[in-house]
Amino acid sequence: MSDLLERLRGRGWRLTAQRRVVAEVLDGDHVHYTADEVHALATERLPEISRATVYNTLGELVSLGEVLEVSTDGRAKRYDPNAHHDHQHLVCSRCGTIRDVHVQGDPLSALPEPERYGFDISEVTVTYRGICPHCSGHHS
Amino acid sequence: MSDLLERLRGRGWRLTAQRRVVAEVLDGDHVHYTADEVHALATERLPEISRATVYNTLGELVSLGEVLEVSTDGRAKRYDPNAHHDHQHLVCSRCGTIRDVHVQGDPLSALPEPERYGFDISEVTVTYRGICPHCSGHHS
DNA sequence: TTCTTGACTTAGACAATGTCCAATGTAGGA
DNA sequence: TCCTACATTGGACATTGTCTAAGTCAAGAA
Repeated sequence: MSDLLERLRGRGWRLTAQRRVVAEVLDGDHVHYTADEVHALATERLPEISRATVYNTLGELVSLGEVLEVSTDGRAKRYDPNAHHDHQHLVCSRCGTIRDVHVQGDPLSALPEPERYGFDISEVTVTYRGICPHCSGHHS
Repeated sequence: MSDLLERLRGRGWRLTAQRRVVAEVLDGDHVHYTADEVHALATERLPEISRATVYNTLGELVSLGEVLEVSTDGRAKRYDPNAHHDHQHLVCSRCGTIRDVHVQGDPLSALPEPERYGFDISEVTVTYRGICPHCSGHHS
């Protein structure tokens, strides 16, 4: 994903300091941050960046297919930079962290034709929920 | 689900007019309402019911396992009264409506042991997304 | 290099959804 | 019927996200 900025410029993106910083934050650790977390990390590098710009930039990256938007609970959406590899998610019900996982087979094939009700299906997401080893090691 | 109120009373629920109305709204149509929609429908039958009570009651029904909480997008959560039959969801990306669907096989078996990272997995949700026949019939 | 311009950013108001609390009301047992 | 622990209420507050008007700047043109 290191050539992300090049790809974006090729698509007519105007390259600003703000966009570069947001892209770098996502490109760094391979974690699933919320918009607010991205904003906090971006602020460390570019103190005057605004919330609105972070939201705008994340939205653009999602539209361009460079980043996935994940909403596992009813809380803040998280942004997944691993958009170019097909994968699903494993979520800890206690601490909320997310891991990418890879399933066998195509989940779409598990839905029989009569169960599709005439929908034109374009996407399937599978989310596994449980307690992560770190949380289960703790009491309470 | 008509004996829902009986089951709840058996579990020590104090039966109030407000709780009865919320349960009846969910019990009626087999749709997936948001909390606000439940509140609107409950208000038709019991005008003085408050938002807080609707939220409380929905939360209790979820804790008791009588209703499922579904958050497909980053918007309002929806409440699914069909908690006693295993099923998955088919969501229209345009209008947001949800249909219950039944898949073949157990989605959990598609996740190999090494991909579980020591999690104690308790739940799998599969969500199919696409355009429903009604929306695809419309322009724009 | 400098100029120009339309795209980008900003701050803050606003919107949608959900949570919390102190005061008041009431279901159900004694 | 009376008590009281539990439930409800209204409204303040919190979180997350969206919108807009005004100012700023990247990148191509000259």
